[in-house]
Amino acid sequence: MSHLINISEAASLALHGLAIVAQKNPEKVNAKYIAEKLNASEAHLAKIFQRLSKSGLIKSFRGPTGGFVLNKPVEEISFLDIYEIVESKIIINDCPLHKTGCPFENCIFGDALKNISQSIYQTFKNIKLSDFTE
Amino acid sequence: MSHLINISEAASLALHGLAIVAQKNPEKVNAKYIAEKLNASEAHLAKIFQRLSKSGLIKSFRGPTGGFVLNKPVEEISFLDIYEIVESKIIINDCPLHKTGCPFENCIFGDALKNISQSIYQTFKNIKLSDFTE
DNA sequence: TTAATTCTGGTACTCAAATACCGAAATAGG
DNA sequence: CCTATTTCGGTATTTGAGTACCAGAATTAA
Repeated sequence: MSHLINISEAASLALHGLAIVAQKNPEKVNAKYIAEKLNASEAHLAKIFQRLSKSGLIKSFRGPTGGFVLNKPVEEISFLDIYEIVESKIIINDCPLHKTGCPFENCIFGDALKNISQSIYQTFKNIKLSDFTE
Repeated sequence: MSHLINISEAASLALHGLAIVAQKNPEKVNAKYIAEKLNASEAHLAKIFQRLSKSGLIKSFRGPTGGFVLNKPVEEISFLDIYEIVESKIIINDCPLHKTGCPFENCIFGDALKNISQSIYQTFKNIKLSDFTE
């Protein structure tokens, strides 16, 4: 079974987790709470939020009453931002044979991959945390 | 680095390899030749063509002068056919959290994933081996 | 200052996909 | 037949993502 679109569970967890943080905004929300809500492993989720925090998308606070809060307005955080942090940089034009001297002068996929990638890119950009705060 | 679209090297090799077979049609083409053309490992490519053969998309012949030939007209073999054989079945609507009781009543991705998937599906369907002959 | 709580960051483990290997079976030609 | 060639199919290895673990640092409250 294969997904056509490449979204790791980590990226999805990040989006869902941040949606919860956005809903509680400006309260702090800790990793344990989010993990429980999402039926996810706390260790795993903590790791993901660590990266989000390091990137500056959220702020973190240690100690009792600690947790995470958004570091930007909800309208300014898109799934694209999250995706790029969690999955590292995005490749837009990506025939897997591009590297190893492909014998076809014109890429066999034509513009198809680039076009789709761009459409995915736009779609991800249009999904914002503000969509979930109602 | 992350690809937005999920195309394994195997699926890409299959398409490129079959394009070569299509160009030589109705000659037989052997794995070694294809692998060399594509700068790919022969062992790997052979494995992929084995699956294509088992699925009936191509016919195989052993022994000296052996090789592979298409088993259908070039217009009737699409990248979607190839993709489905190599990657196994496709998932169209696919939030990775779908399985584990997601707390959001309405999928947080809305229709976005389904729409994109469907567009990828159509694109793959429109890429045909006949695009690479002549 | 003490204890409890929470994030941090490094590391280790797990698992499946991707890839590679190799002996066996089939075929063509001499 | 015999040999070289080529696919077949089972299996082994590699790789990377996903996941788990744990000791350490920061913070709060008592």
